[in-house]
Amino acid sequence: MPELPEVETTVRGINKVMDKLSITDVWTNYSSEKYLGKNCIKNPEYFKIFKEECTGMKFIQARRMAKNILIDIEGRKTIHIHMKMTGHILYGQYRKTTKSEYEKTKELWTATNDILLESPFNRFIRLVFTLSNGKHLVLSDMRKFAQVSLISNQGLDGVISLAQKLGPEPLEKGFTAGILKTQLQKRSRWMIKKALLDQEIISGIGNIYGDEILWQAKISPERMVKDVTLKEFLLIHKAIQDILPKSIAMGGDSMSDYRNIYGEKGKFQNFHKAYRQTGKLCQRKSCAGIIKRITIAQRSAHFCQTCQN
DNA sequence: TGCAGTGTTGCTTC
DNA sequence: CGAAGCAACACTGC
Repeated sequence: MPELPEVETTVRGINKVMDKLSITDVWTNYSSEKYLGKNCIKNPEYFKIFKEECTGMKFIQARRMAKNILIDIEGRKTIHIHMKMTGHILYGQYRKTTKSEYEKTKELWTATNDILLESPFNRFIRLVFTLSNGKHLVLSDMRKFAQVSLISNQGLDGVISLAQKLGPEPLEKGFTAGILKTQLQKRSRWMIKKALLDQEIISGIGNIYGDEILWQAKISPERMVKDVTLKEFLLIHKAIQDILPKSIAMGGDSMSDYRNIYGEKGKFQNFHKAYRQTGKLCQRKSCAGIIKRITIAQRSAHFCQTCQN
């Protein structure tokens, strides 16, 4: 479930390995009737165009916008990837494999650079870019929710229309507590947890970081935004500034499927205070509370009923 | 065995 | 218009 720190880690990885390389081929096994007529590579007609436009193009740079990966290539084009739930990008060496070899090494699909592309059991690799150094950049995506498309007129049109639907970037310099307050108050009658996850309000926060931020700020996820005090907006702002960079420094959160481009896990999942800690003792000093799990807007929310009010 | 849970986003329904 | 719920999909765990 890549959120801001996971997407940021991925983008940094892509920039590291893709420097000076070109895309020499593109392959996919995504295909869905549900996506016919949409600008998504799951539509085979669209993929044909996508492949033509990418092939032979030099990599320029990768960027992160909220939870989106943007890969600028030659020809004023930008590859747009949203990893949704289980998507992650891997970089490595393609090699063919047999069933028996796969059985011996099946852990490798996320554990090493060896990408077991042609095994009938490796059902998770959906998209492969062959690169000019003979290696590959691939998208692994168990649940097939990820979306990939091509944006024309790099930096204009499409990218701008994407950006217009997104709230401010919480790690950019201009993101003050005042801006956080103004943004959140656009959803004044919502519970704070729901508002924090709204990408139009703030970019990049998902369920894990939403719970962790509210735990640090000592605010209940059920609190209405209109009842959050100025002091508390400052605490939320501080928690965002602490937690997101801390997770980036740990290489992101691999509680679920997320891996970096080398297939390695991040470490943030080892430091959760609230997310998926149901039944555990609250880790705050002199708080004897137990972490509870409730449902807010059809999503799980984890918090300490004792110290988060 | 069967079904709820997992979380992102956009679409449909009321 | 806004809130609620579902769909896209596959796997895990109780």
